[in-house]
Amino acid sequence: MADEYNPQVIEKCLQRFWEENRSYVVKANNCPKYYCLSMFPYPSGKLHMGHVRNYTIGDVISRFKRMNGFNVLQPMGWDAFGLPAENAAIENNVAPGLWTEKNIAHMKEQFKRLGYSYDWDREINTSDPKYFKWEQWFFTKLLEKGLVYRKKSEVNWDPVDETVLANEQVVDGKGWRSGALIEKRKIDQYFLKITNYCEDLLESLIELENWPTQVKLMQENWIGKSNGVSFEFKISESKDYFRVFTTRPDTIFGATYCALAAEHPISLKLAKENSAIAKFIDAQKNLDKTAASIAKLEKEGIDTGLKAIHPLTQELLPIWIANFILMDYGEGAVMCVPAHDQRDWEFASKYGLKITQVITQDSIQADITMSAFEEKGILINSQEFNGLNFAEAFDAVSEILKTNSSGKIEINYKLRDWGISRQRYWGCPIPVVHCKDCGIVPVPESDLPVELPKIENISTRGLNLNSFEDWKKTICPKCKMPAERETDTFDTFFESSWYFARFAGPTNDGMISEESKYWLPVDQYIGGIEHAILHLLYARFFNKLMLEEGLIENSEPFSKLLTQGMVLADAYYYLNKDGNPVWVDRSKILQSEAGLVTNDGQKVIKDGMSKMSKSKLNGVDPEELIEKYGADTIRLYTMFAAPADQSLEWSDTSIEGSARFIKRLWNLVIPIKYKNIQEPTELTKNTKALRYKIHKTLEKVTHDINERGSYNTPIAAVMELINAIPENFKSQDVTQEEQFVFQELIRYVLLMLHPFIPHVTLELLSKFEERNYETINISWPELKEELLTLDEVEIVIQVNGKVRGKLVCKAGMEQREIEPLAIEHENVTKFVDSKNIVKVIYIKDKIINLVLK
RNA sequence: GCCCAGGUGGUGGAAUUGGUAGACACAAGGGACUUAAAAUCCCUCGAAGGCAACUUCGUGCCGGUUCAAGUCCGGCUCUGGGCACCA
Repeated sequence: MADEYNPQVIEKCLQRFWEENRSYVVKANNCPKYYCLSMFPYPSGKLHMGHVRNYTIGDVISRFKRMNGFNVLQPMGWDAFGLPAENAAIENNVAPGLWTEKNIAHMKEQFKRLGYSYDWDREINTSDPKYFKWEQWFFTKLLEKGLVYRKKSEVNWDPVDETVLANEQVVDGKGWRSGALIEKRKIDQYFLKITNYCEDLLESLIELENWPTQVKLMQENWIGKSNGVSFEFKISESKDYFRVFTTRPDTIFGATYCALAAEHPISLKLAKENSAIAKFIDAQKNLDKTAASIAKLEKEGIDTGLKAIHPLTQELLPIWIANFILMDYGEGAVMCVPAHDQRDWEFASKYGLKITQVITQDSIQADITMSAFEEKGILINSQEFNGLNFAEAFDAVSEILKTNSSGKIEINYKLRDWGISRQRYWGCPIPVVHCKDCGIVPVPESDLPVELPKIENISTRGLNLNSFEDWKKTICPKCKMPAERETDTFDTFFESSWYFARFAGPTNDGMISEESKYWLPVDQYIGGIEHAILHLLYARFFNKLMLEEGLIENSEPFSKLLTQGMVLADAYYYLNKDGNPVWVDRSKILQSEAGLVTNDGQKVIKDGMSKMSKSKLNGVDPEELIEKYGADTIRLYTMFAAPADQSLEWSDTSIEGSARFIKRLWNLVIPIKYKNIQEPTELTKNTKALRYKIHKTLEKVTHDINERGSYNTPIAAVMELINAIPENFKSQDVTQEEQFVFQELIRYVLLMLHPFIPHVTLELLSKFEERNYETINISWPELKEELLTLDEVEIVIQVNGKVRGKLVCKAGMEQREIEPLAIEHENVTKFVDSKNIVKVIYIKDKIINLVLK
């Protein structure tokens, strides 16, 4: 009975061994380093499958690199500030800090039970003043450098709860808790000048050879560089003018109207005199300003009655105010060319504005009565510019605009400055003091960190620092007169923008220690694809700021990136009295005769696959799976079920297969003992073929992990290798030579699987070799190149591209040798008369294709 | 709406550079062992015809390039992620 597979016992045993030996605590040394980092989690309470997937990938890579002789740093910590802690505080009347601490303790326990090889000595908790002190310090540096400014910016204001809401907390324009109609308020907020770094962030994307192209593309499009011209439109019968920006000056003769943003100064001025315009602008105010909803908005506008003078034709163009023009991008005003811009076309069609075609192309028929023709082409209806192409027209038109309309060639970026202020309690306080006389004064280093006030009463109104009157009162660091603290906290992306550097060099004497220069940059970063833009862009930006400050030496933070796909699961909800969806935990759903219902009988509707999330309650609890199968099974399953970079649609059923595989492996290895048999000088055909397969598998597994970032295929390859073990090997009747190959196979299998299922493989190696854990050699097995060639190969015979037969012959044959054999093949002769062959294509040792007339 | 992915058997997936589609698993069905069940082991498993050898069709849809297309090109469609205060 002692030899039965019992994951609970062996996993606990090994985890204790690793902890007592401090196996994964690392220091800088002379070995080649490898810094493997998985995005740290928000401590929401317990791990979900998305975490398990993310962290198992990281652990597989870390263990693999360790086996290959690298000094591997794999740290872990907690992105501890955030909204859920405040929600929990309100719901359960518990301080956000305590709630977070409890979650961290529980999740850390779960991490250990999964057997992840972390250096816990470097653990980071972003809500710890020892951590955020340095980000406050760094902020004051940025303030001194002029990289921070204040600007009025809109927030969602809940008038009932008297609090600012995050976009996520606004559902259909109403507060999620109060149900009150949300107002837009403009308040002073801090911004970081990330736009100063547009070009830098864009250019260094090229350095990132080991980033997925899709992520680089997304970032490139997000930064959104475009070349264009900005110029003035004079308003007829007025001294006023406005500037527009366009990337298509070649279409200027097609401009038939202009459009202004609702917040454009001219719009606001007109609103004072014209009640219809005032009403229109007012109606835009409380609209949802997210990019997605603006894009989906029904295009609406109002004619101002003003006319703009076309700078080239002197024609008078109507000026409209339109809801799809953004004040933040370009000049907040545009020239509209409905024939060649779909958005302008739709607006013009709706309001009966003129549409003039000025671009044409030989190859594509443009029908501007159906939609805009957005391709570039040759100019028509454009006076002396007729016949020019895009590039020629761009230069010619902008040259004229330069002289007659204050035109400027401009580069525009879609990227906007990073708004870092949050009106929240559970965040890092912005280290600034407001003084009547001195204005905004940064808190000096000696007074840092600015800690959060201890919380006493939790109001259901939401939390923010503004209500802590005593805490707010302070002394101005400059003039020593009474002053007030800033009550905004940082966006939580602030903490996660530099933690990777802190892991590499934790210290109490500064932001990052010298040790970081050994570890940085991160060699492998792993995290969800949902972070492809924001987090990764902010971290890259921060890295550049830290580089300028002389804190680090590397220009990019993450050399290699793996964006793991999401773990999706079915989400379920029921409709409450008001017809709003209420999400239901999957574990609380029963199958009844009437379909799916909740515990208390509510009829449940299936929403389909979506991201596992707290809000939709569609997470799967890994802890239950650990109890049932052990950590190795879950690790194996999450790695085997889908390619790491693609989404994994969760299903409860197929994990059984992984459990069974490990059990089979156990039962295979336990009866045999390592006997240290010498390598025979000559092998028979069958054992030679098996040895070929062992080393071919090793080659594939190494390549897949190292080069391809593919973790499901190595597992399949090892399974195949195990399936190839001849039946007689497991009996007593085995030759010396067979024993040698068998013991090699077992060793290689266990070592190749070790990164994936570390507990059971180490236990089996220790039993197999009769050694204790300390003395087992777990170096990555040696690849013997000389075993990777075959004497015989199988060649596929095709006729007109269709498989008609196969030939086994010696490797390396030439076309003239193989061709007659192929034609004479029993099944091929039915299709081929040698006179009919017009062409033969031969790929050596692989395929021969006979092409017929 | 815009940007980025993905779509292959009943299911998850494999096919790495254009060269044998369905590896490896899950589920299902059949069998062995057992008094019985569980566990384990063995067999079958894209569709149609033959019921063997083999043939035809088949990788979301329509079209193209090629001796050869899941893979490349053009056009669609559906699903997922992101869209700046969820992290």
